[in-house]
Amino acid sequence: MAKQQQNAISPVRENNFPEWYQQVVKAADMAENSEVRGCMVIKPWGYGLWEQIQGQLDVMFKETGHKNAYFPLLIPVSYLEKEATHVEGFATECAVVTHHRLELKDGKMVPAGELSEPYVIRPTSETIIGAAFARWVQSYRDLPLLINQWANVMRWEMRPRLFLRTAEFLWQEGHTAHETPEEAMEETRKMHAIYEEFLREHLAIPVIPGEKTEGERFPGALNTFTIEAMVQDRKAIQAGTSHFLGQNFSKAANIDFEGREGKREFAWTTSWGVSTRLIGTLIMAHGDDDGVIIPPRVAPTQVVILPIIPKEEMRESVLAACQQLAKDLRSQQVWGAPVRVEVDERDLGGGVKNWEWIKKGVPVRVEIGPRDLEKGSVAVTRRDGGHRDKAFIANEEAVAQMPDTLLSIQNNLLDRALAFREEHTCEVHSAEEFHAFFTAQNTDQPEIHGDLHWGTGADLPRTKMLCRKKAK
RNA sequence: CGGGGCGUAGCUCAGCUUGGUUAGAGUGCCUGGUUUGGGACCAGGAGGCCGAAGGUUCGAAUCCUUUCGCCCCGACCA
Repeated sequence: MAKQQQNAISPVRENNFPEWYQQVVKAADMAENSEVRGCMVIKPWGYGLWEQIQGQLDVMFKETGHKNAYFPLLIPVSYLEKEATHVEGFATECAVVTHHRLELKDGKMVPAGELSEPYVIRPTSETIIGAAFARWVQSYRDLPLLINQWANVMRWEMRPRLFLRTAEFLWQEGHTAHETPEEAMEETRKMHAIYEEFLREHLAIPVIPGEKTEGERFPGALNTFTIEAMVQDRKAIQAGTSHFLGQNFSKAANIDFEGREGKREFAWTTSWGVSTRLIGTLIMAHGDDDGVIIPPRVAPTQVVILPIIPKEEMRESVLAACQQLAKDLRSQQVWGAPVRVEVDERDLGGGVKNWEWIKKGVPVRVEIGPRDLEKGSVAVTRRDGGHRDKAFIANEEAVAQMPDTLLSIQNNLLDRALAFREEHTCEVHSAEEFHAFFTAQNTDQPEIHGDLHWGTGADLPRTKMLCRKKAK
């Protein structure tokens, strides 16, 4: 009997949160660092989660009238130059393509064929999409134009962290053009609300929607709205953004149209996005000292069935029972789709297998062994409960109850996250209160989180602030 | 880009201060058997130009120089 660790992840959250995070990502087999600095390899379990996020958000985008399209990875540098604030904002983190060929020199491949105009690998696509919109929009009848793209982008980050901040990441960027500022602002707010809903209802993460101060605005935007989530080190993380761009980009890209009165007008545009950072946010919001806990609604596999095979001659009958159960479970619906089930038939020790799934955070584990075959029962374990809290219940009952169990886990995760946030949040209403809060509680090392442009103190930022309560 | 830490087996690390047989452990991996409802056991096996390049030396994982990379904190960011 090897010594048993108390927790699957070391260090535990309380001792070293950043290190805990990295260990969890590794233990859950979600992603790894690649040989290219700042870039990650997203492994099947991590990508499966992204596919769920992508698929479910995509439905919400389509329901609100958006259509997907795809724009080029490479952007002419001159495009970025068109919007002054925008250039400034992204200039320091752009990867630049300057050559289109390699030549062999002294056994090394060296760049050759210099481009007359360099390209930037998109850090975001406002400019190149703006150029396309300028071609597509002629009349007010062409508006609104509601486009989304699922893509990778690249921002040369100083300090990458898996999922949270990588040089290359996956995201969606919505870009829309409207006839009036009111319509564009409505769109901006609508998508902001969709993000809030998606995190709450799908990722089980409560967020605080708000508006960024001037210093934190997207480069080139008039207003930037974000959703802010609190994770378990009590820090806030920006989980999604929606921007009202005014006419800044339409003037830069010349997106104009003939209006109802026959006058040429510039369109009003928006952009909005969420990225693979959502995965990191989810891990930090729900994970525990045994690994990830994935909310059932977005889990790539919602139920894993673990065959228990003590004697070789039982293999066939146990596996048959597992496959039958999987089939029965798949006939159940939850959130409008069949329950996602996997049978883990790998010939591994029961404990090892069990712990792998605990670390991955699959919401429900179902064990089936010879004793169950006799009794017609199964052992059901929830990831949000104790690992040995097994419910031995009748087969049919387990099948019938599964949708409710998944819903219950989903609700529990949201409740937990909400309670945690409430416990560690306070609202302040003046600069005085604000400074009192931080300086009083951190006299030795005053800590200030977030953007602190209080001005005279009369105008409060519209974003509520998450105040990190004093440790201990 | 500033401050700190670290590069030795797939992974986690010991060895380095005080150079000296064939470079070690745990875990993982492979084979065979016993196992399997809390991370199992026995036996055998594969796997390393000690991050890279120079230098000092009879001799370098160990000392010196340079370089590349990784991690943490800060600034910046989805």
